[in-house]
Amino acid sequence: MENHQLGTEIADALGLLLRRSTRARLYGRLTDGLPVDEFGYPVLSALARAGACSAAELAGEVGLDRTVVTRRATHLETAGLLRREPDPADRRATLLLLTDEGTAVVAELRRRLATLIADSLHDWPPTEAQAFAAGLTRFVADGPFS
Amino acid sequence: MENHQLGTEIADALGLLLRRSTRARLYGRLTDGLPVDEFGYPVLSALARAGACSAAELAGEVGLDRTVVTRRATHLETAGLLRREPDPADRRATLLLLTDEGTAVVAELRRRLATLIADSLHDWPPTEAQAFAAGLTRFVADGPFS
DNA sequence: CTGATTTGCGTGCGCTGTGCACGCTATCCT
DNA sequence: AGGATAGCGTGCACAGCGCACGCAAATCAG
Repeated sequence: MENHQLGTEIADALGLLLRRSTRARLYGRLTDGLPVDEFGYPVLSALARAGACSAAELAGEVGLDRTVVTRRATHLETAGLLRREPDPADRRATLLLLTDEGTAVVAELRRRLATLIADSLHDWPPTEAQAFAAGLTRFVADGPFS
Repeated sequence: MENHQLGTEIADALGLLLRRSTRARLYGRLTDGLPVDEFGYPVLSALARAGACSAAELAGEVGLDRTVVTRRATHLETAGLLRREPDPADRRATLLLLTDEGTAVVAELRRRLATLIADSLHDWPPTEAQAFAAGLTRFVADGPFS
């Protein structure tokens, strides 16, 4: 079973990726100088992907507790990156949506990350890089991450 | 600049990998039924790679504070997975080393992870899987993770 | 139509992991 | 020898996290 050996190789690489410090360092670099920290980033990014929605929906998206998203949203609201708005269809619900500045910050964050990654792929043969990107996407999609 | 688009694609995949919940869930599955939790696992695994060494060295390896490793090591020591031993060469230093059970647990953990990954690669064309493993290793090595 | 139940949201509270500062012991340098 | 340095472990404060509670609005039962 040579796949098992591949599993070991991938496991080593994943070990580094999953470190807290790795995530903290990466997010720290990305958010440097921007009015958002490593904790607000995932919420902001998820909101950009999902569009206007409730904190509970965002919680499922980010993989955190509902109340945590609420607190982070409040923080981001104070920073002026998102705003709350009563749901016109359901007056007990509160919609979270990006402000213009929030949209700009998300765009900048995504640009920085994409650039960072593209730079590290700079010396790769184009076909190899493309294959890796596709492979990673596939691996994450149906990998051991339910 | 098409690399930039690749960067965006990879960024999306990384976003999921870097989630706290992803790591917690994966480590939870791996350590299920074993006398080690998601916090002890990195320390145990690093100790297996590095061999007998001090907590400070392990801290650099894992990317945590020295005192945190000390506490986790104490926890693992209570569980019987590692033991402390005064460094014969330097009597103020304390060596951390795996017990037999600790070695067995690490082996089981690595086996589980490798199996998990290998399973998710089951349907992949062999060459594609191999290319992905190599790509991931390379990407992690000289990627944006200093 | 009215009262009870459910749903969604925000906040108070306790828990836990983390890092810093401190004290102690052993080693190294002068 | 004696002061400076290095290595460990622990007390402490801080912050993120999830649970439980209370309130407002909507839905359901009768």
